[in-house]
Amino acid sequence: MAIGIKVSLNDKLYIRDPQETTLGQKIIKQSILLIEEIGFESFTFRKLALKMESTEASVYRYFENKHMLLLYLVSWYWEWVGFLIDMNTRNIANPEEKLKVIIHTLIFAAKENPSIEYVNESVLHRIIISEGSKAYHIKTVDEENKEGFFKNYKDLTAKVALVISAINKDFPYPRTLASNLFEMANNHIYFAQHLPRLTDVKVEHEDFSEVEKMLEHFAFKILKT
Amino acid sequence: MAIGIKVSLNDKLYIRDPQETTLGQKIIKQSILLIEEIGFESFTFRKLALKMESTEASVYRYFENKHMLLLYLVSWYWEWVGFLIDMNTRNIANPEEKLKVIIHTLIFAAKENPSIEYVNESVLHRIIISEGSKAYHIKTVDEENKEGFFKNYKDLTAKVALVISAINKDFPYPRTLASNLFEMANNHIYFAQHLPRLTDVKVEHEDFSEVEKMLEHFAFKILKT
DNA sequence: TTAGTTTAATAGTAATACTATCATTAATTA
DNA sequence: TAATTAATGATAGTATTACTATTAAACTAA
Repeated sequence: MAIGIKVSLNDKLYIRDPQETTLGQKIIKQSILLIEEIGFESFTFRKLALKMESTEASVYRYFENKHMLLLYLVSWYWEWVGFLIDMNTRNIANPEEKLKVIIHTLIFAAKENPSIEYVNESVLHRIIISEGSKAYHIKTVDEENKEGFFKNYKDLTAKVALVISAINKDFPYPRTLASNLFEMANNHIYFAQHLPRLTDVKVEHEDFSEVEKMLEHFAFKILKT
Repeated sequence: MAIGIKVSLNDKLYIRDPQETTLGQKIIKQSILLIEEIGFESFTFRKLALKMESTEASVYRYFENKHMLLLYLVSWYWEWVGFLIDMNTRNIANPEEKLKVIIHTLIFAAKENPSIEYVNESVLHRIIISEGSKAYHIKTVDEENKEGFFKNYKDLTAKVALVISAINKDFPYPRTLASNLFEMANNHIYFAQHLPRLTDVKVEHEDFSEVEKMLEHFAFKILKT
């Protein structure tokens, strides 16, 4: 990822690279807003085109279908979080400290300085929370995995798993804990906002600090030797 | 839940109670098979009717739409797991032992003696694993929550949270841990089968014992005083 | 036996998920 | 500068989806 310029993503995610043209950037920008507004199920390329003042056919020149667009957004998000984690943990030697920064970044990614004009990171974060898991809960997951569509997420998991193993080299489930931290981060924000009886944390006015505290508690308790 | 007879579910989930008629039971039975076969996105009432040798209109007399049918199946599943947990933990006083049985039940629910002829619990389990989270990741989650559509899941979480608190009364996140155990159980079976780099457990030929071991490790490590 | 209920059969509509064609405009190159 | 190519817009069209409505047949309960 070259900041301010271009996030590098699997080029099979799209038909034409949306980052390279004004129309492509408009598709990214407006689809984020529209998915957040009406939800992924109701979202269609026709409605997107209408909102963008373009045409359905033009959108189809960039993405095969709305599922590929979601995959693109999800990949973009995790690539960006990975980039932020690299930035924020640079020069931190202590792995405990590193994991804390990772958790903080995970939760507050959307509040970091926005890097790219046509991506509203804060809204994108909300989409990842509520629609993100639909990207891989699909019948074609195996073929898509073979194409490398989930590479960003898996690489990020591996990266965090390394830090976890550095904290406790005998811990038998580093990847499990890593991916679980990602899932919990998003799930418990969602639960706090919509199904509060499924969690103990509170989220008010986009204040996720209780979620951060909870994740730290879980992670460090589990890694205690 | 009265075994062999009828699972009691929120009656707003359906238009007509599918458990009460042969056609209704056929809808449940065949929809489980068809969703597993083609995935929830491709599943339509038309295809279901075709498979059942009935008509689209008849299916619509039982369920408003396919989302409500999924909600019904998910509720049925969690109600059934809750019932099994009650059965299996009866007469166990020790809360640690209880939690172990809960974890075991969670993972191996589908292997228990099937209770109802028209529900293939094993296939239903696979649907819950791959499609279950779509039941609550929807734009209308708040209204549906108000209608009580997620009550089974929330009640089950509360039930397990009680056991967790009995093990360690100072643990600040009993509900979080409970719901996380449910989510992890399903997620890591799915990961092991489709995205193995996101987990450390292996699942081969429907043998979930590594997942069980992993959940026990997580739960008891976290609850250690 | 008849009245009421349930299902099947059929038809129809608006929206979705695309694909195709062609004209216009913008950008590139000869 | 003209010629070529590429990107977009405009329009149209198709198969499928997600329903709703109507009527007739079958079955069921009083």
